[in-house]
Amino acid sequence: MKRIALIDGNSLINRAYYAMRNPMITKEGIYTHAIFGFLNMLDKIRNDYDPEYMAIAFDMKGPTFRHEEYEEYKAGRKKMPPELAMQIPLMKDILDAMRIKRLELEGFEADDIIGTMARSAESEGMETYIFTGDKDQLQLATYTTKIIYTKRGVTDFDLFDHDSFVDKYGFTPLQFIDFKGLSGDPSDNIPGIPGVGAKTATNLIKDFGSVEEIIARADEIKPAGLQKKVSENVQQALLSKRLATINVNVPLNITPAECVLAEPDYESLIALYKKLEFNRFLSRLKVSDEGSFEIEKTGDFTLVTVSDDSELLNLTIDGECVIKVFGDNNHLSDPVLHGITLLNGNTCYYFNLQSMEESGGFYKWLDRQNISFIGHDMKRDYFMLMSKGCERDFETAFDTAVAQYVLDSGRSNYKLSALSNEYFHETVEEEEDFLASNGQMDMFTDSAEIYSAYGLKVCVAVLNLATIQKQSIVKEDLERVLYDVELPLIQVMAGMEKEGFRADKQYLVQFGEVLAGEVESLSDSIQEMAGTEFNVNSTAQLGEILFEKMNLPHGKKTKRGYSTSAEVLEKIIDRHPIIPAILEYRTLSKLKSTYIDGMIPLINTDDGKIHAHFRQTVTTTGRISCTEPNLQNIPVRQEPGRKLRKAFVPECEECVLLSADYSQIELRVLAHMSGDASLIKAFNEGEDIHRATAANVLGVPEGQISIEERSRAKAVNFGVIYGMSAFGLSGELNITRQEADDYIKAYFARHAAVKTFMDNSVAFAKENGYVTTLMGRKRHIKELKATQFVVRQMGERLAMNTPIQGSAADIIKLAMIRVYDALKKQNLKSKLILQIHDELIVNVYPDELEKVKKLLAANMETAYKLAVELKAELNTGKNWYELK
DNA sequence: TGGGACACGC
DNA sequence: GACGTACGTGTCCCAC
Repeated sequence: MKRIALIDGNSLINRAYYAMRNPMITKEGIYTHAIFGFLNMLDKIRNDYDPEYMAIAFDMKGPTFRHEEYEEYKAGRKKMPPELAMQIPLMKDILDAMRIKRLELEGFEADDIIGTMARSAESEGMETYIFTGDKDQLQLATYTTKIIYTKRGVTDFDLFDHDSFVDKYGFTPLQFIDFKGLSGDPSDNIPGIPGVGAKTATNLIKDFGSVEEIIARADEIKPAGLQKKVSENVQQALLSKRLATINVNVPLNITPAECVLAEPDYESLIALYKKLEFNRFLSRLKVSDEGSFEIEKTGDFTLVTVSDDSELLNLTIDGECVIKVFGDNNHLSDPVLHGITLLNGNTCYYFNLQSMEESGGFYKWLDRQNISFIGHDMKRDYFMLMSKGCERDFETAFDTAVAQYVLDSGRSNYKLSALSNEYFHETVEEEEDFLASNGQMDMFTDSAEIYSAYGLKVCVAVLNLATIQKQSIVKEDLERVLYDVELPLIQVMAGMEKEGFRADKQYLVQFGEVLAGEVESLSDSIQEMAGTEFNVNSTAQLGEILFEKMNLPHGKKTKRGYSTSAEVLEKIIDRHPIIPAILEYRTLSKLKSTYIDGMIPLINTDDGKIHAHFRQTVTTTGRISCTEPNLQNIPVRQEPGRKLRKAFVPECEECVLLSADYSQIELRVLAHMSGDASLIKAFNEGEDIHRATAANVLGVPEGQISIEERSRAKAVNFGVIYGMSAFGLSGELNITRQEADDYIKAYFARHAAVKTFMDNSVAFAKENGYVTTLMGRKRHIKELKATQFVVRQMGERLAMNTPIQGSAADIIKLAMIRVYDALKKQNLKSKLILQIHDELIVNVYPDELEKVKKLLAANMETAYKLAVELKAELNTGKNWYELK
């Protein structure tokens, strides 16, 4: 029997929209989750029912014949949310590309079209399946027409044919319209008979059969009250029944036989999937031409387990290898490694490190192999191998986490499990979950078998992912930033993590004790001054005490109560001695909790160093971030906090720390990218850039610039980088908006090229949806497509700031790679240990100091050729505090 | 558990 | 005319 699937498009896409918990938005800002859910339903329908024919019906916008009869039809129905409405035209484009027949007709609803098609399919002897989330269509169920009614979500549904309908409701599908005639339907605003609900309606139908029969024999209706209700609402009942009746005689100019499924229009479909970022659907198209997303490797691998050092003697591996290292990646003590998978060609090796010699023969063997690596988040693997003594150059052929970051720096999850799901609809367990689910396995007997199978799975997923990502990288013009910056950087960051920063735990503990005393006595005196006991850490309690109980003037800022930020408190610092006490309490307790108590447990118990984690896939602009602990925000501006830096010391007694700061790198990047002549000139003549800016804007010689004028110019220079407005600047400088506005105008008059550059950045971003940096890094800015003014404004600032901040990030990353390579090539013991956005810190061995100074400055200053020179300022010291 | 408020860095 | 400086991490509180 031929089978046709008739689908209620509006109803199912609506269900899909609400079933997806989280919206999906493309880099361009298009909402796609309803389409995504709908396509999944469509897939499921095809898989489960395998129909030969298919048609999808849609409602049209205008009024239908039902509105002509009853103006109030569907009145009061909630408007479709715009995030859903915008997806419907795209959905229709996809159906057209799939060559699935799409049916819509002015004056009729999808119900009527489906009803008409169902009847005519039935008469042609087809087995008919109707897919809908609209109960009304249950009336169409017969012995050969079945209704798949979707309930919540996408997979939960009921199937009705004539008999199962009767079982459930106690009357026939056709009597469903009588049922609605009596009980009405609030969602369509069909009145029915007031006071008659589902129960009464069912009983009446069982007794009489139809609305007409009920009316004709109204005198037989049992409770007198009900009889009255029916008699008084005869016309309304008949109207309701007519409204609920699906019209099965719609003038369609298509027959079921014409709805035969055909090959899709692949070209259009690929274009649409790409636009909507439906990688998973793309990969399933399995077309062999340009858009070749066929999964290359699926099976046929030889698994080889190496469990003894002697087996390494005759083993050589050459070329690209997918790598997966199993271990705890623990930065708090020496890491323990369980095993390592290397997938090379068709052979998948599992090295069972637990059964191999502790002397580390494996690592020496690995150092000798001529391999480049492919993996997912390889910094983790490299860190573990380096910690175990590997000294080789870790050449990275591809990293699927980092590649995804380069493709879209805006996402928050780069896990292999997530990417595999998105790209292939294929589940790969995270290592964490894999370990948890194999928690009780005996590591020495059966671990190898379990690990090797899982390792292969991971490596195959990485390989498949890499195949697709490589094409996207080329198409999106991201080769430079990926292959010249991010991939070579991986081993540099792993090296910094492995090296770590030696910490003086004694010093921290003592400092902590001093702070604890001060914090406690401040807390006591604050509560004494307040005249009540309370938690000084609670901004809610503090606000109430300061601004209500003590009646101090509160700042304007109030969102959820009063703001108690330092900015607000400083304005009333002279009003009461409690205020300076609170400010000092905040400073000291911050130091204690975050930097002392938070830091001490992060000192590695085996080597006494802090091995922070550097993260390469976090920031949207291309900067590196740092956690556990964050060594990029150790206090420096205020003296008490700055003292913390005395706890950070070189690796050995004789060693020193060497730091190099890029001087004004962002302003130099701005000078270069904008080509602004006066900025370039100021930098090339070695002037104080803020003083020069002040002189230029005010039109007076530099010698006459006051401290105040210089500091204003400095604020403007930073403001320009951040895309700041007159309002922001006036707040920053405590001047009026008008003055700030005048200053900005004067600035742009003198730096017209900067103005043009900013305008161009915004225009480019609006046109293309992204901005780029010097190395071709992209940041997609969907904020520019937002409907809210505030968000769009934010988008404009992002468009102005990101090329500058991101290019500066590119440059220091290039410098890091060069410095790392130079140190390695010259066999120096000195190592890069920290990066703080525009600054590098190196642990230097005494006999290498002069060499390293030169090498560091030279490599940083020539990392990228700009229209202005890059300058690195060096400092040395016996601890971090002294690097100033 | 997660968001807000706050404070630290560039 | 809205609203109003980029990018992060960690700690604490408090509502859910």
